[in-house]
Amino acid sequence: MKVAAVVGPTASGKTSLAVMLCQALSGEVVSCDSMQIYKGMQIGTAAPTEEEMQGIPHHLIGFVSPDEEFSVARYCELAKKCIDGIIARGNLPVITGGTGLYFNSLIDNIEFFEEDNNGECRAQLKLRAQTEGAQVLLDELYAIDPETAKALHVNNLGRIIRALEVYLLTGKTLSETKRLSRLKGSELDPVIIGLDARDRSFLYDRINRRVDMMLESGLVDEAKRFYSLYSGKTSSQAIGYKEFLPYLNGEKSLEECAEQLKLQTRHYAKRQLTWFKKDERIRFLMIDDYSCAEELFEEALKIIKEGMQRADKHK
RNA sequence: GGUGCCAUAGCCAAGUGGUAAGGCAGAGGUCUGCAAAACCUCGAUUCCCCAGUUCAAAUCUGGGUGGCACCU
Repeated sequence: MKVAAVVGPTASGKTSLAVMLCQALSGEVVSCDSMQIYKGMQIGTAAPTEEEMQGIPHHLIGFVSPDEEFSVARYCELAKKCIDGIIARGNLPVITGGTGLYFNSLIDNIEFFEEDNNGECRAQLKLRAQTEGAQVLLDELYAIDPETAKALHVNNLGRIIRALEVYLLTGKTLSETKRLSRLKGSELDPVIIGLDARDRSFLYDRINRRVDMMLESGLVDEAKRFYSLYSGKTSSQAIGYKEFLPYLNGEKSLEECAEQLKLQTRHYAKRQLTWFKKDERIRFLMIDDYSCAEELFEEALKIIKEGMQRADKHK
């Protein structure tokens, strides 16, 4: 199945490029963003507005309540359904977003096996970590799954616990589970456009400016509303909300919090780039090489058309 | 013009005779059920400059330069 994709760091211009591509190729956007899925977080997550969507159908945006738990597994399940639907409609799915884990899991068709996980196992492991220390758990993991243990640092407690949990819950080690999860292979044949900047500060400037715009659009009110309704859930990890807590509690000025938000967003963009850069299937376009959005779009369109033809020949 | 204080990485900063802590920023990286999360790695051949004392100087002495404060 032929699909197009636009990935890259936050504020690189994925949204507008994806919409233009959809207009040219009769496409529909399948969002690949772990935070834009939530309702009521439009400003902070920079979810596309009606106006930005330009009438192009967008899927998997703003449909989950922020107090609901969510996961990669669920994302993949939903995204695959969306893609099937779009193809059935004769349109081109354009997977767009910056959540690397979700993206790769979808594109590579990672299989997530049933787990009757009620959280009890994890809670116990957490308790043990507190009383016995992370090193004990890591040593334990070495005994059952050295491959995974070797790659983990003691400080990365969350992952140590998860690896142990997988084994306790399923009887299979995490490394074995990973192998099994790739057995199916992917039926998706993607042409992936990656957005990056030749000059990192070019991207960072865009981020800083976008945060200022978010503030003008009422981000603080959105954050206030968010915290009056939800707490401690997956959604509260989103950048753009927790940074205003010190301000809402009267501990810091709005300016200081805004600076912090910019900084966190820059760090996030860097992590996103680290994730995408290693994927050799991605065709990167440097946004600072183009003088306008149309120019960038033309180049991306060319690459996708070429990629589509190549995909045809394979069949 | 005089007196005092200060000068260490892009920024903040410890060190006051024994061979340059730490934090922030920045860069690079890891990633399979919370991922906008979590985690890892990396910056001074040298402490404003010059001379001196000493086995040894960012540390002591003298001079210079720059900044700050006060006085005139």
